[in-house]
Amino acid sequence: MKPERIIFMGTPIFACPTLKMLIDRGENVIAVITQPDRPKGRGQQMQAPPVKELALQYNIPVLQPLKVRVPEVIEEIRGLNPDLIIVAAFGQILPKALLDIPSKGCINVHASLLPRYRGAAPINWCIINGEEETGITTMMMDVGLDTGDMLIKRFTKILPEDDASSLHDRLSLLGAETMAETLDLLEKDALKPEKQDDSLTCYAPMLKKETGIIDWSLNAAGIANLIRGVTPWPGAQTMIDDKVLKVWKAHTGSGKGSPGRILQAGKLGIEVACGEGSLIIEELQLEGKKRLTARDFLAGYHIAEGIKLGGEKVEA
RNA sequence: CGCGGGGUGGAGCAGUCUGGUAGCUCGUCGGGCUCAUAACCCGAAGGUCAUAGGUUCAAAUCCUAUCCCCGCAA
Repeated sequence: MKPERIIFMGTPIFACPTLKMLIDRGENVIAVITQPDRPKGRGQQMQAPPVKELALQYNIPVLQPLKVRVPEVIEEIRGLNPDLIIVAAFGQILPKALLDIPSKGCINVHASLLPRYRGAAPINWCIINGEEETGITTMMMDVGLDTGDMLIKRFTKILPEDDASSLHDRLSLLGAETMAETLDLLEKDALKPEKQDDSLTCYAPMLKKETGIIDWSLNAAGIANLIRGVTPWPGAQTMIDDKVLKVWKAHTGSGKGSPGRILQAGKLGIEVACGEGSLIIEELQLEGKKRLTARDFLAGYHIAEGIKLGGEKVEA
């Protein structure tokens, strides 16, 4: 049976392709629920979530409750009488009272191969941990955090040149496709929910600023993965001459030295010694400055002989 | 009005406090060296110093306003 009344819940850009997919296939999206507008960026300008902007373009009613779990909000949603709720990176936990409202349940699109990488930042942690493959899982939501029964999985390779941004974009589109397939099956009553094996799970918590701080005593490959996994946000950072230096792009090298020491700096990049091997920085950004290639950076910044990166200063 | 840094030849920067000849590392172009080169040597071109006013004999530099970029914070 085709669901008659669908509510979509989602917030960031990741969720937009899925909502667009629903619109394009002509589903009856009766409302979109997203996070409130928040002051963002320099100057604290109020900014609407991307999903809200998309919904407004198609004249879909938008709800922006501060907390979706309060009784008034739940009653309001019940009043809309949805038979299916589709959730993509909404950003709040849905209580049982809400999950029970739609007759066909709540289906979530999650950016990992469950049961691996439950949580808020699966895309980043897959890269940081050096996984070679990830994907999308759709699931019937339950009260746990990404613990619901799995519906469909789709895979994608993590390429050596991927960072969190490129992988995010790819998974965002794959998520929409996977959700479309899930709906196709739902309409044919052909979904086969599969329990997750909790013993295989791991958790992908929201990234913090500190996650991006480079520990030069680790091995070069691990640092390279960290940089890819935290780019573009929160960004990998270290210190140079007591200033914050963000590392945008780097690859591993075979140099040796005391961790953090700059081994050489030339047109090809800035080579830094790690606990094991070395890292060659290709693109970087000094605090208050623009993102630059190593070559441009070196044109204007003179690196003293034998200095080390890293150090005490840490942004709060 | 959240905090802070910045706009100087094509790129990245210094010079601004203490007004007085436009500087550095590159890139580009020409020439040289070399079996050869992304290497080296010699030379050249290229800048309304973000914009608009103001102060001054004189402003990249001091004052006022505006635009744009970036870091933090979210």
